[in-house]
Amino acid sequence: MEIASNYSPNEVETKWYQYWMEKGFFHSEPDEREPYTIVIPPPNVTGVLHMGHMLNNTIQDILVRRARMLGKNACWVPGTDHASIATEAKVVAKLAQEGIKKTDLTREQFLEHVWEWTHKHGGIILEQLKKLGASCDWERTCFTMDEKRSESVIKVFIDLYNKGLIYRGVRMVNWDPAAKTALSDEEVIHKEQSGKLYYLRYMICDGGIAGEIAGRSPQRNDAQQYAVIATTRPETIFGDTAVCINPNDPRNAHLKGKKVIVPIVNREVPIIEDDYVDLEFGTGCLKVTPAHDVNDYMLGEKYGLEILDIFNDDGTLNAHGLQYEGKDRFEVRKQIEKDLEAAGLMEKVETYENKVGFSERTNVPIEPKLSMQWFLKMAPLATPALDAVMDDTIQFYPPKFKNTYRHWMENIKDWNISRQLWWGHRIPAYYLPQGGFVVAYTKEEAYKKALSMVNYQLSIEDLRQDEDTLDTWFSSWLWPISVFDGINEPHNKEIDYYYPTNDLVTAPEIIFFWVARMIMAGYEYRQQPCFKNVYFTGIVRDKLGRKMSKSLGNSPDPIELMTKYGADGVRMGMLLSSPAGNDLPFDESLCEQGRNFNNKIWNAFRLVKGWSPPTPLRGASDASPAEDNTKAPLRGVGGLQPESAKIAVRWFEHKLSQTIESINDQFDKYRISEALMEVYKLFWDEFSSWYLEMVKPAYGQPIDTKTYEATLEFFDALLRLLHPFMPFITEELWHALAERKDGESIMVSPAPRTPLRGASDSPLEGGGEDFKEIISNIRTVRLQKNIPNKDSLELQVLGDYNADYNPVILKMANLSAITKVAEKTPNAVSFLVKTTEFAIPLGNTLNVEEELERLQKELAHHQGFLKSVTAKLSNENFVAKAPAQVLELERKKQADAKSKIKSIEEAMAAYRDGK
RNA sequence: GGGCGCUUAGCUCAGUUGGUUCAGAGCAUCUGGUUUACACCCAGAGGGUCGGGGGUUCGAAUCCCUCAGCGCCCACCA
Repeated sequence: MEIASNYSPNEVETKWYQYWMEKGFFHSEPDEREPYTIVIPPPNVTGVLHMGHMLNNTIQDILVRRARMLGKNACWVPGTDHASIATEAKVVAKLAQEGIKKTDLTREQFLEHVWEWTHKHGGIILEQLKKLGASCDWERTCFTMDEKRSESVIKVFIDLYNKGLIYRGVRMVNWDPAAKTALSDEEVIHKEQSGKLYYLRYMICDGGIAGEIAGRSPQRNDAQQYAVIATTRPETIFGDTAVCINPNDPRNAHLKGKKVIVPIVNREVPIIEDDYVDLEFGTGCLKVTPAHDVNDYMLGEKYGLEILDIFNDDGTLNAHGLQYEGKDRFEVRKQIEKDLEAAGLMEKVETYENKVGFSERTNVPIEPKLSMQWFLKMAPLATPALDAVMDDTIQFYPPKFKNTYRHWMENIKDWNISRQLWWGHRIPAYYLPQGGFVVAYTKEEAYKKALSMVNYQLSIEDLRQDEDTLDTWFSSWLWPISVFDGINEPHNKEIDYYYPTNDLVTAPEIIFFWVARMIMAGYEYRQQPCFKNVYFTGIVRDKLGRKMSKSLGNSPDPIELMTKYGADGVRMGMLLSSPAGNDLPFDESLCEQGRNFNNKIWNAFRLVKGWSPPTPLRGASDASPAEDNTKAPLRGVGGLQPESAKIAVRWFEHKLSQTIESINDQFDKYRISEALMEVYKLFWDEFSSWYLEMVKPAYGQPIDTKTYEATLEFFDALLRLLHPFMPFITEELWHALAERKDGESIMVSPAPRTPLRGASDSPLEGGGEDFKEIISNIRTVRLQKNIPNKDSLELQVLGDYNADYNPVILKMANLSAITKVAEKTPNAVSFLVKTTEFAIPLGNTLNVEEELERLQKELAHHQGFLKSVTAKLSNENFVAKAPAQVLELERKKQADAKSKIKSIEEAMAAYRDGK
């Protein structure tokens, strides 16, 4: 019978999620309604839920639930990403723990391990999303490596190849020596590193042989005998094939036309001249290592230099590294420093700050490396994608990201799409035994094609498929299309209905990786934008402003949070103060605030329910929608509607309508936290603190039917307004509020619309919300004068006053009467609301000195204000130039100020007279 | 090195085209309060010369310049 005073969310949440699933509310099929579509940013298949996901998916769920309640056919497609490099790295690490090396396995064996891992850990994250309340259409769950998505990826590769947009070639790429794969530019993170700048001596070779010069140590101190070269990477000298100077550099004029000896290697290399070399930097003398530096590579091409690759794929030196062969690049750097020192070839070493590229996934320094890779030409794809964002066909929230996007698009480079990994979509290229390759969907097709190309005997076994897989993002970029199978079946019913999708909610970090490329794919394959709006969330940070990460261990466990505060509480915590594009400094206290709000709603319900028939819900755990109500006559309901309640109903109805419109407007602008804050204040302040107190019957008294019914209606509307933010508690209470049929749910009920109850009830005139201010003032007087709430007071009004709200004021402030008087009682304490003076007679208890002091302060304030307004109005320029409207306002301010001053002065005079 | 953005109460943030209600909200703080929905509560209060300086204007948190601090993105200076 008794309902617990604290809301306990856990069982409630499980119960309703199950109910929603059973009733199929999340599922969508194309129909005649307007579609509303979101595709989830697919999390890594073997990942676990972190705070970023919580924020991101809370927002998506709010948008989807709201759209559903607005009568749209809402479809939120969930799924996961195979995350090639991350997943492969995890599996390699796991195998290593078991003593298995990847290189000892065949491709097939390795993939078996990965699939096993994927099946074991895959989808955990989706289960976690259910805890959050995510209303995804789980029947549509996709995986970037499931059959249809894989088929789409390969088809797109072939199509782009046939269009001449995909090509293969040797380029300088970002090599990750830990993962042993190439990376795209976007996967490289540049970090400031404190390192060393080494000044090496390269002896000039004037006809003699290398050995001779190397042996003549005395001359090593003669500056004319060598070139000094500054480098941060002495371990790359094995790949040096030239030294470059600026032709206009007098410091190095003595080197022109000479050759120098690379230290340790004792290789003779030419001095070349190019104004690429910066005169300001270092010694103006640059070692050229074409295989291991992008700029050097360009110089190498320009001057026809030999390219010596000195590294193995794992970052150790190969045979070119001579005695250092097999050692790691960083170990060699240390060693070679000593060895050069010993040989007298190290001029000096300075500390030096420079930027080094790191692999986004394995966090090891990137090695620029020449290798054969597949590339996608981006320029042709970028044009429509850039326009769409710039002309707001696709809108960014917040719009500041348009700049970032444009800059990247305008400087776009070809995309390296091949990865030297096994976990992923294998490139459908087949090599012929005597050179050349064909691109085809299957090996059989490839064979057919190949036969027509060659004039030698060829069996299908002779074809060798490319070993590489495609970049993960090469499947993600098709996501909004591929989840509806729009690549394989471009005219199917689903893609025609759901595409373009409506909103994308994602992090700005992946604007290039993903957002930009999806837009390109959208135009390439649908000639349409893939979504209409992109909502960028911020980064979830801890109290110290650090990004939440596993390695720092500063991220709370989302599941624990939900157990502690309830999913609704955490959802609210995520949403408070996280406008689009702003980072969210997360603190558990935000969830606490969310939980407190849940409890507030719960208790408001308890109050209202207490007015109803004698079978209210029995508690969260066992409340069953069918049993909550009986047809018994209302207990405690009846009698005439008091005037105060009548006014309260009209007032709140107006307030509610206003807020609904304002919230709609906030949503239109994707200001979701603001929308939540408005509902929060509406429920807590306006509904609970004001409205419910206004209509609350005296203890033990019944409430009248009209007020009761209006209150239920308000409650129902409030719950529906709250539902997208807090789906569980609203469903629970919505069912407890009235009799519901099986299969009914707040999540498929309509969102509240205005006007709320027809046009008959217009807002009261009565000076807006002055009544609140009057009541507050009276409460302040009580507090200051130590008057208990139960002692009733009299209120005197001097001057203009609209009495519409009197019944409410009488009740809320516990007044015996409100009287219009020409002159207030002596010993009354007074206050001003707008320009009207109110007074409360206090009999002998008033401390006149204190009152005078208070009034004096107030008087000074208004006099100061009047002075500034008067000054403004006597400024001829202002009067001449300001618009009439503004002028009028200033005059009104002046008049009001004068009137207030007059009131205060009169009040003070009255006290003095009374004294 | 280039580009973009930010700086408003102790904290997190609103502040649309410069002009009523422009200096706001939530949280936190302080004071008082509990037999009658909720202490995960109620009532009330205090708190900011809108980063500094200069300018435009009758009028600037809002527009311009400048300085300082912070953040993000991009970039091949060894």
